[in-house]
Amino acid sequence: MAHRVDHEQRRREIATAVWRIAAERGLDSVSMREVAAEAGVSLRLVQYYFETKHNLLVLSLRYLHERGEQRTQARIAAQVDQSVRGVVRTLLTELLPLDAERELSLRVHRAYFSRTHSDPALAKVFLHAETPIEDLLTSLLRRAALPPGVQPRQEANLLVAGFTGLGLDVLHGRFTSPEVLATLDYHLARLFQA
Amino acid sequence: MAHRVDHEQRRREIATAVWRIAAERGLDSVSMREVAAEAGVSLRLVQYYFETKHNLLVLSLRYLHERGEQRTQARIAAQVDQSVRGVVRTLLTELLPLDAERELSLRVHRAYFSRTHSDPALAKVFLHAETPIEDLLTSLLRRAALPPGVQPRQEANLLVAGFTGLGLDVLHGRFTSPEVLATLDYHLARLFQA
DNA sequence: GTGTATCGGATACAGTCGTACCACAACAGC
DNA sequence: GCTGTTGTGGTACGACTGTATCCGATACAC
Repeated sequence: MAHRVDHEQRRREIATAVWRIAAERGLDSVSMREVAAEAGVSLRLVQYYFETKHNLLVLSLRYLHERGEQRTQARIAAQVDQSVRGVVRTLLTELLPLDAERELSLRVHRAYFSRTHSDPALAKVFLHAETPIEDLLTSLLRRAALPPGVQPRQEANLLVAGFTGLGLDVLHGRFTSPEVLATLDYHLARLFQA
Repeated sequence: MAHRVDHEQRRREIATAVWRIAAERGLDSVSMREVAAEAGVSLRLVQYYFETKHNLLVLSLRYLHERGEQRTQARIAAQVDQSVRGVVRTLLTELLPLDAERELSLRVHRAYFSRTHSDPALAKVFLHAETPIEDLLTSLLRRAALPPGVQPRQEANLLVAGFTGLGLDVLHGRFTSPEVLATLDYHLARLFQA
């Protein structure tokens, strides 16, 4: 036992336990003891690597965020269709629970969502005051040949907010994935029509 | 003391205390004791009128929901512009924190949001499995003369999800109300163009 | 070999939570 | 007048929380 451990690695493992609990039972069920049990370590260890619960929550969210961004970039880089429309579609489908990983991510974000607004530190990680995704989408749309009168910024704002919400609706069972994908393709067709 | 009291009335008063706490400090701060203090009554009274905390949360949310629906209907009935476009605009602005009441409502909904998914009883009040707003909007849009190719159902789905999210974004400071209203009017113009 | 920083287990502590319980005041019907 | 129901207060209980503390055990530096 007990010598030289990669702290970063250890923290990431424990963070995944936080994700699982948050995704399945909500953030209220994320107690230090529950996390320890889920991660298969002692309570003391969770304290040891994260000092405080607040830190545990903030870091766990940050790790999730990082992984999401890497995943998005990887998916865009890997796809065959590198047209603006193709990239935009991938960007927006990243907001939907189309596989286990994205579903987990979405569930965890949903669990964190409310707490975000009473905890400034979480807010900083969760929703930046800036709008990077909207900005990226806007600049992508500017690059394409869109119908006259279409304003990329306004389209991007609605698309990002809308498909974020629709992703959560899928989680909730209000819509199915195919339905939301149909909505997505409808709006892409409307936007990119000759 | 202790005459015949209108239980319903009493419950609604206490529920507003729940709203205030939830809106300002989040649902985690809504404890029986805090609610009692905020409502200016004893802990025992909160127990007396709601039996259990779960009941308190569910009923408080239900009251808020009712008030929102009444407000929406009243606003639509009262407005001068009874065109489809006018009604649609009012319907969507109801999702934005444009005055104190709608802001309170939105803040409370935000506070409840996460809990909704670990508590089926709350989910039932919060987000019906059905999509009544989307349905209403869809039938409104069908009634209007829209450009060829426009599908009312798909437009409604994105608009409702989108402006729900944008309303929360305003709360969070990611957008301002005028910005979101500009986005709304842009999309209305796009939809209702001759 | 030994000292020591690092790692980890068990447990204690003070606080808060939802709920249950007990007592009593004020009215109702008789 | 009395009796039972309704409304209200105070308080106690057991469970859980985050955090702090005490104390072993390891493995490398010297």
